[in-house]
Order: sequence, then C-alpha cells, then structure tokens
Amino acid sequence: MHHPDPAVPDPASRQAAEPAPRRTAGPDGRGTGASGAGGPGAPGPAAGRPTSRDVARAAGVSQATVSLVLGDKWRGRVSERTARLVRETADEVDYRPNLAARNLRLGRTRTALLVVPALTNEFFARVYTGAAAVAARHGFGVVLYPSPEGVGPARDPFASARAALDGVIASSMAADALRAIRGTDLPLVMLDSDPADTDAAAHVNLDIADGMRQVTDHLLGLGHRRFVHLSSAVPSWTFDVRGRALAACLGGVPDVSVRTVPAPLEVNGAREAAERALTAPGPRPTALVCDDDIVAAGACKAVRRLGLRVPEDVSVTGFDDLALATAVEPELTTVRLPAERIGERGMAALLDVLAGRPPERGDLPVTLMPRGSSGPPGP
Amino acid sequence: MHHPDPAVPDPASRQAAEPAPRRTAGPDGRGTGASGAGGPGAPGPAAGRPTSRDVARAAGVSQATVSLVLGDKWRGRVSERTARLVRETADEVDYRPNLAARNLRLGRTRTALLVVPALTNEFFARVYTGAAAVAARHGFGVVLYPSPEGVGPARDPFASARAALDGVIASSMAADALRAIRGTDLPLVMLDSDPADTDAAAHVNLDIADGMRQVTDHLLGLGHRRFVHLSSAVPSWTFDVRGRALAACLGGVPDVSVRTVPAPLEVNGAREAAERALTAPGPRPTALVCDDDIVAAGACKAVRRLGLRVPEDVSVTGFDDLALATAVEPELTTVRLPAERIGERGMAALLDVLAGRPPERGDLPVTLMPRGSSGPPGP
DNA sequence: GGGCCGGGGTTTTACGTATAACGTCGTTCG
DNA sequence: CGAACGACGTTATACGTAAAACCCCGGCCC
Repeated sequence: MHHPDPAVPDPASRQAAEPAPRRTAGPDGRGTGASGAGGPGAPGPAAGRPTSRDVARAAGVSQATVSLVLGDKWRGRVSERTARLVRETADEVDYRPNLAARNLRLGRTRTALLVVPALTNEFFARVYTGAAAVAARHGFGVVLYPSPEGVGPARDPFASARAALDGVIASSMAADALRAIRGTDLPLVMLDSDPADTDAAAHVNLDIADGMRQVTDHLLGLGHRRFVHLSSAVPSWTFDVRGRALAACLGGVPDVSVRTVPAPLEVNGAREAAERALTAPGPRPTALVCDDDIVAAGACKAVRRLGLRVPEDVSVTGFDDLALATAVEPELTTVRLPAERIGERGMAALLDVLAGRPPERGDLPVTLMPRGSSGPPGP
Repeated sequence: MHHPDPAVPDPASRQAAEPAPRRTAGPDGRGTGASGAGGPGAPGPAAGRPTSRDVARAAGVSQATVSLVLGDKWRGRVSERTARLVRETADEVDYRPNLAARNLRLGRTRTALLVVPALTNEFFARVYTGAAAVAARHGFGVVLYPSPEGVGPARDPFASARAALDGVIASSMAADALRAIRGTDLPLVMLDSDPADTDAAAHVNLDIADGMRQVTDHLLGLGHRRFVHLSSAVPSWTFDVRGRALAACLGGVPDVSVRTVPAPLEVNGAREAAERALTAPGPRPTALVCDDDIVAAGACKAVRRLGLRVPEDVSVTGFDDLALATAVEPELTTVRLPAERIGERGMAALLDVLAGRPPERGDLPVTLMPRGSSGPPGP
C-alpha cells in the first residue's frame, strides 16, 4: 500500500508551451463558437478542453444552467429557448464533461470492476463482452481486473483498477481476489460460483448440474459404461460442481464405472493426462467426460496419438462450447454455456443492486450440443 | 451526445443512515486526534470512506501533510517521525485515496484506452494482457473499447469509456473507431497498422512481411508451386500487408501460381471458402496460405471434407500462433506473432509519449513455427 | 394592495486531492 | 548581531461539476 508510485519520471512536460492550434474544426471556419451574443474576442484561456463554464460564458448563461440543461434536469427551470441555446453552444465548442469532476461530485463513477482469471480464455472474454454491452447501454463502464498471474494470488485488485468503482462483479475461480475485496463495502455480484457465499449481493449461476445430466444421459443412451472424468485441476466451485453432478448422475447406474483424472486447463497438458488415463491398467474407458473444451481438445489428441479413433473407440465430451469446439475434428460434443448471457445478467444484477431493486434470480439454462466427438462405443 | 443518461432510477438509498462505528483505532486510546485541544467528542460526519482529512485529524497533522507523505514528496519537508505516524494512521483507518478527486486535481488519470475489434479473438485478449501488465507496473490502468459490433462502425469510443483518459492505444482493424478519435488531442499509439498514418504519436509494428517470407521460403523449399492465398475478408492494414508480401515473395518465381480467395474470420465460413478454392476448375493447389490461424483451421477442415489429407495432399499455414494452432490436428504450421509483446510495447510507447520521451522504434520480429500441417506436396 | 406562487434563472457550496505560497522556529554565518 | 537559511509544517487555493439555496419579477387571489 502507500502507493509509493515510483515509475514514470513524470509526464510533466507533456504539451510544452506551444499554444497548439487544437481542433481544425469542421470544413468551414465555424466551430470557434458562434456564441451569437457578440462573441467575446477570443478570451480563451487557451488551456485545456472547454469546461461547462466555457460553455456558459459562450452562451451567456451561468454554469449552473449549463449543468442543468446538459444533465437533463431543467424541466420547468429553464426555458426551452435557453436550453436549446445551451445545447447548441455545447456542441459548437465540442464540450465534453470532465468525468473526473463529475465522479468526484456525484460520489459514484458508473464503473464496475470485473474480476476474471484470464481474459485469454474465450469464455471470460465473452463474459466481459456481455457485461460491457449491458453496462454501455446504461451509461456504465466496465474495467477489468485481469490477474496477471492467471489464477495466481491476486495482490490488490483495487490498486490496479485506477478508476473508482461502484461495484464489483467476480467470475468463477477468483476466490483469492475476492478475499481482498471483502472488507470493502462495494456491492458484489458473483458469477458461476458458490451460491452459499454470503458476501455477494447477488449471484448469477448456470444449471451446471443439468448440463452434466444431459451429458451422461447422452452417453449412457449411446451405450457407454466405462467413464473417465477429466476434471480441471484448477480449484474452483464451477469445476467442483461438475464433479459432484457427474457422480450423482452415474452413481447407482448398474455396470457403470467412473474414474476421475485431473487435467490442466491447457491443450497439451490435458493431452498428457488423457494419455495416462487411457493407458492405465484395466479395461479402457470408452467415454472421456471433460470439464472444459480445452481439456476435451487435448483428450481428442490423446486418443488419436494412441492410434485410436474419436468417437469409434473413445467418445469425448466437453463444456463451454468455445469456438475451439467446432474448430477441431471431429467437432466436440459439448455443453453450451451462455457466456455472454452470464456477463449480461451479472451486470444487470449489479445495476439492480445499485438501484435498490431486487436482482433477477434463477439459474441460466445450458444445452448439450451433440456433435461428432461422441458416438456409440465400439463392440 | 448530451448524455440523456436515462436508465437506472438512482442508486440513492445505498447505505441508509447507520452511524457506522468505523475505526477501532490502535491498541491504546490514542489515534483520536492528539490535537491536544480537547478532542472534539466524536464529531465524525460518519459518512463515506475516510478521506485524507480524516487521516490528518486522526494523526493530528494537516491534510497537506498527509498528502505530502502519502504522495511520497516529503523529503526534507516532513520529519521521519511524522511521516511514519501519518502512514500508520492511514493504514489504521484503511485510507484509500479518492481516485476521482486525484484525477480532477492532477488533470490526468493514468488510464489508457485500448481499442480492439473484438476481445474474444485470442490475439487481442493477449494484446490487452500485455498492455495491462506494463500499465500496472507503472500505476496505470487500461480500459477497453470493445466495439460490440466487432469490427463494425464504432459510435463513440469515449462515450463508453467512462474514465477520463490520458491516451489511446488502437490495435489493428479499428480504422473507423480511429476516425472518431481524431479531433481529440489525446496521444495515440497504433498497433500493427499502417505506419504511414500520421495521426499516431507512435507505432508498434510487426515484421509481417518477413513472416510471409518465412512461410513462402518454407513452402517453396518443400516443393510447393501452386498456392492459394486465403485472405481475410476483413479490411485491415495488417491483412493487406500479408497479401502484398505474399505477392512480392512469390512474384517472379518460375512455375509458381498463386490465387487469392477471401475468407471470413470464422472457422466454418473459412472452411466453405477453402472448399470452393480447392474445387475450383484447374489443377488443385497444394498449399493454402492463410492470413490467420482461424482461417487455417477452417482450411484444414475443408481439405479433410473433400477426402484429402493434410499435409500429404494439401499443406496449410496460418498466422498468429493462437492456442488453436496446437489444438487442431495436425498442428498448424504458422507464424508466431508476439501478441503480448505488442501490447507491452504499445503501452510502453504511450508512457514514453506521455513523458515526453521518444518512444522505442523498430518492428517486432516474428518467427515461423513449422508443424504438422505443412509438408512436401504429393507426387 | 399585500402575500403567494411559479417560471426562469443565478449564486454558492461541496466533493477530496495536490501543491504553491506562506509561516515559524532554532542555527549558523557574514 | 542581524540576516539568512533549513527543517517542519500549515493555510489557502484550484481542479470542474452538480445541486441546494436563493433571488427577481409578473400575475393572481383574497
């Protein structure tokens, strides 16, 4: 803490003296403030961008009036004529409100922090996209806390989030980052994570268990009996649930065996894990149920490396339905998770909480996408 | 413009009355303002987070001193003892500076905007990661402008970037968003885009032409003579360069033919384009040179769909070296682009520009990764 | 004809920080 | 011995915005 803030010598001498023309304006000479009322002969302080006070001066009104008009709070306090004048003047000088000043004044920033393990995982990039879209629609912004170490220990999410925040959305696998967040009074929305966690003002979850049920129904229906669960080695609620759901779905089914093998969340690491699982002593499994498409892609490579075929010899299923799922051959049978939707619902929930409304409840449905990587087991 | 700012009723009733204890202070009774003059019986306004003035009161110094100490500008102006006291007090009350106030005061925000076409493309996610890492190391933040429409027309990048900005970094394929940025006096760093563009204060480019040369050397060396260039249909400098470089490399080589076929930046769309290219009248090409790994993955699918083999019948090469490249089979021969490095260099260049230093120049090198998708053409 | 109301503004204040300008000692030097 | 200086702070101000409080004036009602 204490932000010693070393680094960067000092942006000081940024725009040295240099009056700097700034803004070549439109095609015509206009833009230098028509300001009807005898434009004050370029009294311009020539400094930074125009402020609301500059607009006021140019329009011949007070700064308060400008603020009222542009803030859309003038009904019955400012005449239609004046309002229009102010708006036109603002346009002409290309006025843009200073966000820092507004944030300071209002005490809120309309900015949310999204904590994700790694943006390079397509799933989280899509969550961000969904959240950002909803945010934008409501005048909010989303800033990311991308744990640079991936899932590693997050130092202080707030130190790197330069903007002040109104709320936090935390996605799966960010338990450690969350610990840093506790103690903050910012409202917290948790995505795809333990609903028992009471720190959150709202949860947005997927019906993961149902997804796993669809997978097992599909594979059992095809005739599979010997399963291996390639579980993600990353400690996370969302993966724990997959494991528990699989056990629940296959437990009690006669003649069914299932073994769990951990695999890293990376194609070739997962391939190695799958190879070990396939070459383990005992009868070979006919179905590899993977926690993730990335692991499933690795599993497919493993099958082929051992001279076997997908799905004739071994079926493989994934989770997520990333672009990867339809890029590999055969295409992956997988459970489609509505990533963007999660982000959207997460942001919507945060907006609800901030507005004092009860956030929408209910898990998001997931759907099995049966494709080429699963089929009936060989004889 | 004019931010009508509808939406969201009002976060008003967030933390109701509730005096809130705040600060249990140190072990001893101290800390409640040594200020000699009979500590005012808990005059606490009890409102929001502690401010620097609260720290000052608690430490018995002036607000200016707190600012000096925590801003690390006290050498010779504040005694070591006082400085330590201030720091300890700040810790005790869990003081965190109000970013909005600081930004307003300083007139800069230590925040950069990164404009990318789509974060779901792993390449750009990696660019972001690199930029954010360097930024964090220098106390900067990075906020994204994710064109929700993908490469589509960007409305106003600044409207959605809630934070005030110090600078802008724009990555390839964002020409239209850039047009909106022009007219702003923010320093602009352009990544992987036309160096002739004079709006930019700095450029960070890749030696794409050299990458293409490595690809053609590799394929010509293997004996290929009939090429198809699966070019990305997205209008962008980075793709134009690939086309020109390919033409330059293959032009003049005896017996060589090359045809260009546009393909969308999406696996199955690219597959269809590749199928058309492979079934076109005339002798079948033996090498598909793709602008991108995603297109290359689609090309591989096309080859297989037509009953041919990769690489025995048709070789395929890509660009980028995404995770996808080693997830498919055979693994893609591709040109590795240092995505994170681009982001890092881009952010570093922006920091240089802001500090008045000349940004580092020179293109980043790229390297061919020869893998299974390319081999000698059949007889 | 005086109080009241409401339309149409303006003046003023506060948000929390950084820093320039200003004091106040005790020492030291010319 | 007075001035100058350094060490150690403090007071005051500005950043740009939003909004509460105020003010003026013409009309209306009692």
